[in-house]
Amino acid sequence: MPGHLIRRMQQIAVSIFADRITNAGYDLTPVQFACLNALDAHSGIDQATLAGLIAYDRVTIGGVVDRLEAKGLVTRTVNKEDRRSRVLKLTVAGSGLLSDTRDIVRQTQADILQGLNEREAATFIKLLQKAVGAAEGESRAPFRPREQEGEK
Amino acid sequence: MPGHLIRRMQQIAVSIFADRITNAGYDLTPVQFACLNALDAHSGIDQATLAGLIAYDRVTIGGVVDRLEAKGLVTRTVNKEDRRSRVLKLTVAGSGLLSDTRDIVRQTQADILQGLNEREAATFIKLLQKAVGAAEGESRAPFRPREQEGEK
DNA sequence: ACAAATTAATACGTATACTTACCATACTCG
DNA sequence: CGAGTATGGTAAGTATACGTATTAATTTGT
Repeated sequence: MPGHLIRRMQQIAVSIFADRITNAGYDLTPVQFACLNALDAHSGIDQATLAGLIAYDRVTIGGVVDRLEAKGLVTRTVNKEDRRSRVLKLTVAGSGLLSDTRDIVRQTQADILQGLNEREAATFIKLLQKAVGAAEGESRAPFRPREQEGEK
Repeated sequence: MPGHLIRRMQQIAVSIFADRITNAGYDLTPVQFACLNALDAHSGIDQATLAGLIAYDRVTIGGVVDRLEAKGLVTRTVNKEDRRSRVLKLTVAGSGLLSDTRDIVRQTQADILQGLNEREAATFIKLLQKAVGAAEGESRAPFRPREQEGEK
């Protein structure tokens, strides 16, 4: 059952991530890391854009940003051009934590596929990309690259 | 980033499952289906065994069983041989719902991999199994087959 | 220009998914 | 047989992850 295996794989990936991060003395979840990473690359975006970039639900990201803000990793200020939206920026602490944990997360990615050799891992990732790309539209929270109007 | 892709895949799988089940007029989550399915094959097991069979945390399954019981799909009675544990059994309604939804779920599995042809899907599933099997030990809630003492 | 539609956030609710802690019961071994 | 340990279940807490609904602000269409 692919569905079951995918869930297991995700479960294992999250578990490995938590282990490695905790053992290194940090406190960060996968989504939180993804947010910091996206904000590093796209400073000043709002929550909806952030959610689209990492393919999450807007409501979920609202909660994640709450926690990042509470931890002092991110600032959230009202956008003067569009007062509905909030401008998100990494703080110095957020930026520092990101660069401190980047290598750990990179290693995590390898550990997830520890059972596959290089060729297999490459094949697996290629098929994963293909499958995700094809079923993109079925997701409730599709990936939305920037600078593009949402079709559909 | 494999971790990110795996999360997306899982997200898409859950979304497709919810769509298909809702459109068919049912109300069931993936975990709930997995529980019904496992109880159909192993009637009378307790919650910890059920959790081990589908590789979930004991606490999580406790909550899932709460909801299944509330919906009248499962009965939970104290085991007379071991009063710590609860014997789980499908009700007629639970058994009926399971057989009503089995085909839908089967179709769901195919839809998840709609972007892959048959050969690719087979390869993907094989690699997925291999990767999951190898990283099994890293999971917080490892798969525990029945009739076997848990090593580690 | 002004009502209608859209959009960003948030509030509230449900369901995972896990941690730690605790209680009750069962097991084990000296 | 009784202390120590292990196990099943639950409680409380945190963090996703989503749906629906509401509010505030902007954009659109006529």
